[in-house]
Amino acid sequence: MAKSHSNTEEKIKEAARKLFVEKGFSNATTRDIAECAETNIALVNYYFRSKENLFQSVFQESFAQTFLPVARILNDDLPLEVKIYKFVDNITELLKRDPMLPIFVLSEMRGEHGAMCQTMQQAGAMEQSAGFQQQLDEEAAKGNIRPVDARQVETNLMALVLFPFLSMNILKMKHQLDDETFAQFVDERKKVVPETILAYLRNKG
Amino acid sequence: MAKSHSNTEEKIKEAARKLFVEKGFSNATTRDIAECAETNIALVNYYFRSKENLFQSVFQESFAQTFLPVARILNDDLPLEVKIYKFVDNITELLKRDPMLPIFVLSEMRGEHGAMCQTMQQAGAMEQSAGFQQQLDEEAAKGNIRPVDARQVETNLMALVLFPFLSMNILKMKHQLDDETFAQFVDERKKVVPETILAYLRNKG
DNA sequence: CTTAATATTAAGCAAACGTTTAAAAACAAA
DNA sequence: TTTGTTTTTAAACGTTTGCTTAATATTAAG
Repeated sequence: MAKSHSNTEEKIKEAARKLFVEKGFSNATTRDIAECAETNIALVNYYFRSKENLFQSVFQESFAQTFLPVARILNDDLPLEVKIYKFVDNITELLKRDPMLPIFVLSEMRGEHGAMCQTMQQAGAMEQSAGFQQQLDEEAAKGNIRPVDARQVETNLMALVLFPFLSMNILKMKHQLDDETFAQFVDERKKVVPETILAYLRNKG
Repeated sequence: MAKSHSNTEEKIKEAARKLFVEKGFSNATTRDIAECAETNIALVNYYFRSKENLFQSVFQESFAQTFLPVARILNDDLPLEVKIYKFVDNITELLKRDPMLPIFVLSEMRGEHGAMCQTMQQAGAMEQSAGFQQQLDEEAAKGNIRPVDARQVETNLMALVLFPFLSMNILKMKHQLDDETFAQFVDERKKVVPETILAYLRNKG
């Protein structure tokens, strides 16, 4: 028997990941992927049974390594302020390496029953935010912050961190940013975003 | 000469708008659009010369009527607090009517030179936020708020309002919301978002 | 009615799509 | 080498894509 993970199979996966994220599921063709992996079309369907199957394979794996670790930070056992700074910093650095990840995920989730739904659910990305809500309740009981809905705070955090990457092209156009100044803009938000979240929490009414 | 805007041409435009927003440019086929408009494929290319041309026509128009009016609110001559509440309220109501607009725009802007770039630029959506920056500077000089970068504040505002719609499907899954409770969640943000923005501005830290 | 412009239709084009086939090449174990 | 399995290739399959053609209706004016 040959080695279970041939070099070709891995090259196809990498090419698929790159092109799916870059152009979306339907705009990345099997021929694109084969060419990018320096093989031919038949091999894509030899190792993976279909384009759909390749898509699932690639991203179930890709997501367990990227989004999930940072998504869990909100349920970690850390002081509130530390947690928020860590969350923002970690996601920001992740996205600076992979800026098209957010627009890719949200694009594929379009149409109610997108291919990513199952993937995300079985990857455990849909955990309730009970732990985070409890921490916010405790802080509110201590009078450190106002009583808040954790879902709203969580939404705010994700929004403030992800949106600059989601709208990267528009931001670059509107404010005439190149890659360097965009990275600068995003780095500034490592302060702006936590301060925004904390200012809201500490503003007692 | 026949009337310049036949009923058929208008039906095609409406069908195209609906399907482009719903499924994106490349996932909405000419046959889809023709069927939805209750005509045939040839007529789509008779009135508009190509699918690309139809796309541009439809959305140049659609955007001048939706996004631009609310985008200009930030440059209106209004007190800061009033302006922010008005901005959030107007965009939120707009998006409750057209929830897929944000994900559509950002999806089509993927790939650096998406079809929307020219459209947005010639629609004037790329105006600099000089007026808003000046207002923030004046308020800071008066000591009402801290000195801030208007681009960051603008980004925060857009992020907090648009993101719930961008991630609508994920939010619904994660928190088990139906259409009604999602609308409720979004309505709560008409208070949460302005309070978040203002808490940051007024926090002189 | 005649005529010419406009609107609509059914049919078909070439190209690109995801996928399959059948044969060749490479490889490992006997 | 022989045998059997795995990997790779070139070619083609049937569909769907955006778009065009050529013929037919419809309309309005002279």
